[in-house]
Amino acid sequence: MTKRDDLTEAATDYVLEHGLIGLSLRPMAAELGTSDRMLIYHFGTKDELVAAVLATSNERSMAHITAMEPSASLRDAVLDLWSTYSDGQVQRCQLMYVEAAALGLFGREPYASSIRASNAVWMAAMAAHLQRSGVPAADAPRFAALIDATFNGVLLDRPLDDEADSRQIIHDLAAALG
Amino acid sequence: MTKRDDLTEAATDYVLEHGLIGLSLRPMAAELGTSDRMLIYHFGTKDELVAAVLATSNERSMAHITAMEPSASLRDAVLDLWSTYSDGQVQRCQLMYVEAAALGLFGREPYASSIRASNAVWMAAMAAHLQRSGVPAADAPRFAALIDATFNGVLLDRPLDDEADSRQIIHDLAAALG
DNA sequence: GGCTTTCTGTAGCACCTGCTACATATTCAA
DNA sequence: TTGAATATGTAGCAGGTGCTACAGAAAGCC
Repeated sequence: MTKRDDLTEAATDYVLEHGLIGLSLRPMAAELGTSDRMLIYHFGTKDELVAAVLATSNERSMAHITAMEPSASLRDAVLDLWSTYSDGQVQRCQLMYVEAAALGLFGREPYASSIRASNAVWMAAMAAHLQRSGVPAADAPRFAALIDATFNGVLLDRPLDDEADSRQIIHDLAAALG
Repeated sequence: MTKRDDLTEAATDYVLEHGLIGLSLRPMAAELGTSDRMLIYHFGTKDELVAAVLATSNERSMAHITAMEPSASLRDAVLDLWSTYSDGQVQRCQLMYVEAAALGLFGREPYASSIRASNAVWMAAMAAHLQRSGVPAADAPRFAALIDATFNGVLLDRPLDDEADSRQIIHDLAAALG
């Protein structure tokens, strides 16, 4: 475990707590017990740091989704996926994904590229879970795309809804699909 | 039409083109043929300017959705709403909404408040269209919430998908609901 | 005309941004 | 023990940020 790896983990924790938009090296470095100087030394560039953080966050949430037990039906799969997705740790990672996606909307780098990479594996993992849960292989990717879009949309309005609203939306989606 | 109103319209156009995240007064003022000095003079604060821009953008997209003809069914309503939503001008407004929502994820102002206001009227308008299209009044708000979440989620990954992917998701949603 | 109110240009402040130059410490290999 | 590579502290640069102080122009009102 190199020093850079340690810093990446710590930086990821910091960003998950404070948000990605408007991230600044000096305050983060101070909380990590270092200096901006050292962050640049280890990562070369803020963009590389951000890319590393995004990759780490993605690995963390991937670990949760790949560890899921198969669900009993498509309907249950939606609800189970939402359980995983909206669980504390994973949800923070997804919040970071949403922020990165917003930053990438106009093509900003390194956000756009990182998002592209994350999304590919994430969607594949969701589709795999659907397939494990009995969804035909031909339908799994399409349903995964729909479910993922809805999940992200719900998260985007998270400060607006109370949790009951979110659950209602997910429930309706599950009912419509199942 | 006061000078401030003119500036608000022009600023809205600028933000719709250049994005909200990372917006800076000086470059915008230059393109509007003014100075940061004058923007602050007319709006008092960058935050007030942003709030005005967000309100204007919201009015513009609202105009489109309230002008829609009723759809023939829930299924058609989803597709028609998506047509409106993904049309050039409205889509840019919704992109701005997504950026503002991302900025508001951690409670930043004035984004969080603006989003709250926009979302309320927008959801009501969607629900109203569903109702006009024959959806029972009891179901309209719930479906509107689901549809809105999915639309926003699709937009969030817009740089990833080609348009065919987006259409597939919307089509699947329409099929599931209808 | 004078006078007040609305507007606008110039300059600059204080602070923050990512990043760097330079010198120093620490570590480890020969 | 020497020498090279790795790591780190101090200070600072150049450029950006929102915002302001001050002075002057323009425009309406009496």
